[in-house]
Amino acid sequence: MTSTRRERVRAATIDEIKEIARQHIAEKGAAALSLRAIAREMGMTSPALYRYFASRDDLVTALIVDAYNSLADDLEAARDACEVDDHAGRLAAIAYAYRDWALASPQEYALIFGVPIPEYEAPPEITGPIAARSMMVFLGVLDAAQSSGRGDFSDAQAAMTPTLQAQLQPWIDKFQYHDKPELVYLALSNWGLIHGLVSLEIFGHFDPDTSRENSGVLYRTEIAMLAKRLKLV
Amino acid sequence: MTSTRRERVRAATIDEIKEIARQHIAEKGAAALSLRAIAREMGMTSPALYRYFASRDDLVTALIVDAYNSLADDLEAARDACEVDDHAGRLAAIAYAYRDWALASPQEYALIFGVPIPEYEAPPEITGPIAARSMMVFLGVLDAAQSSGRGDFSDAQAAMTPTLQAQLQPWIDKFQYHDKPELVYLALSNWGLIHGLVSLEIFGHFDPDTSRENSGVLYRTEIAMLAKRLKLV
DNA sequence: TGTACATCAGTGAACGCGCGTTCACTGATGTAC
DNA sequence: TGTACATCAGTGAACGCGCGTTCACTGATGTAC
Repeated sequence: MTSTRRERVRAATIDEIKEIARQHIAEKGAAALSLRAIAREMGMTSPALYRYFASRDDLVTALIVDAYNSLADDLEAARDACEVDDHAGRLAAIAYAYRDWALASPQEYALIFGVPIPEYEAPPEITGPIAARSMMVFLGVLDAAQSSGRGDFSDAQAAMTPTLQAQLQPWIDKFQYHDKPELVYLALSNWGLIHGLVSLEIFGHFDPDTSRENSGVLYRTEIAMLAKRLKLV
Repeated sequence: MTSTRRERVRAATIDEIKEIARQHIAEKGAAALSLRAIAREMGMTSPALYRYFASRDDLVTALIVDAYNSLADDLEAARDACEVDDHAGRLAAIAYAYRDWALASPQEYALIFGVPIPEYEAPPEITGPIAARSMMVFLGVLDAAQSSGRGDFSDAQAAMTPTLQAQLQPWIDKFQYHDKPELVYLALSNWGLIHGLVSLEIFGHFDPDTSRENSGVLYRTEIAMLAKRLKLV
């Protein structure tokens, strides 16, 4: 590493800024993120932060990128902890990892998948490719199952009407899945289910009255159902 | 109606406040909702609003209640537009109505189902019973199908382990579904799927690159799959 | 029907707060000869 | 090794802004006799 001392100190400061920003987001949500508050907690004055980020939006963008990557890292790690040919196990592992990540940092989850922050638009040329990483993990597991001759994808294939194909075309193009578009469809619909269950849970809609401890049995049941439908088990 | 003129004018003013608040939420999101901005647009001064709402949070609570009720109204209307014994049709109708409502007012959808607003906590004794209305619509359709002997609920019944039952107990108690808990499970998991697909769509995650027009074919396909799995068709 | 009074809607000024960002600057850290 | 200079991190004051909420008040609308 050809990093000077100054560069290392600088990198550490950037990390500290982002770390404190993450804490604030976890406590109050991304909309309330304030440069002045971060500086205060770091024992600095707020103009000093402009040495590290050109604006508040730049900081938010960096945090979004980190969040996407952190999620994708977790998904990949969970996948790789399962045997390569245990397709059902891998599917379950990444689904659980997805939920675990969201439960551990609900506000960061909201940052990337929730309401866009008012007055802030994430630059798509940055978030686009990074968001694709997580998608690729889901797609990859389905692909591996199909390639190895496991699973039953006939329902999905039957559902692939031309209009559906047309809607999914951007994804199909993006991932180069022209010869197996049904996997794109499956990955998106499964993601929809997973995202919905996780969102409802972390935002408290699965607790009708009090904030009862939710152990995720419903979630695990649904993931099992999902594997069963694809006849992966 | 025993309402005086003054009461009617007052009610109209309250409606106007809420209407403008809804517009502002639609434009900038709920977190940016400001009493001063509302007053400005109404040609009033901001202290005047305190004649109608005791605080900003009170206004937000009223808007949340309205949003829940508006959604439930739409769901019920969509359901009632289908024949009573057309269970698959009713299920599809309420699912489409759910998506339509969210597409028409994504920020209001976010208001009730998205990240909680920082520093604001909706009083559960108010939102609880109202949120249940929409849930009841879903549950009711499943119940009607089962009662009439249509559909196949064996998968759901098989999935009802004691631990799952334990997790769902608050809902089962709330809706008095002790003798058919599998319907509660189905309603929640279906809601999860619907909510997930709708959330991803309205927050732009189903458009990988540009903001391509999304016609909802994927959504309709999934709803059809759902009815097929329950053998309602 | 007319007057006296109570109720209510809305005003204008103010309190105290926090925010993002710019700017001229100080002082420390690193670099070139 | 020592000096002269350039680079960089951080400061403190300021600009201009918006916010929720309180308070004493004016003036209009409604009510009781």
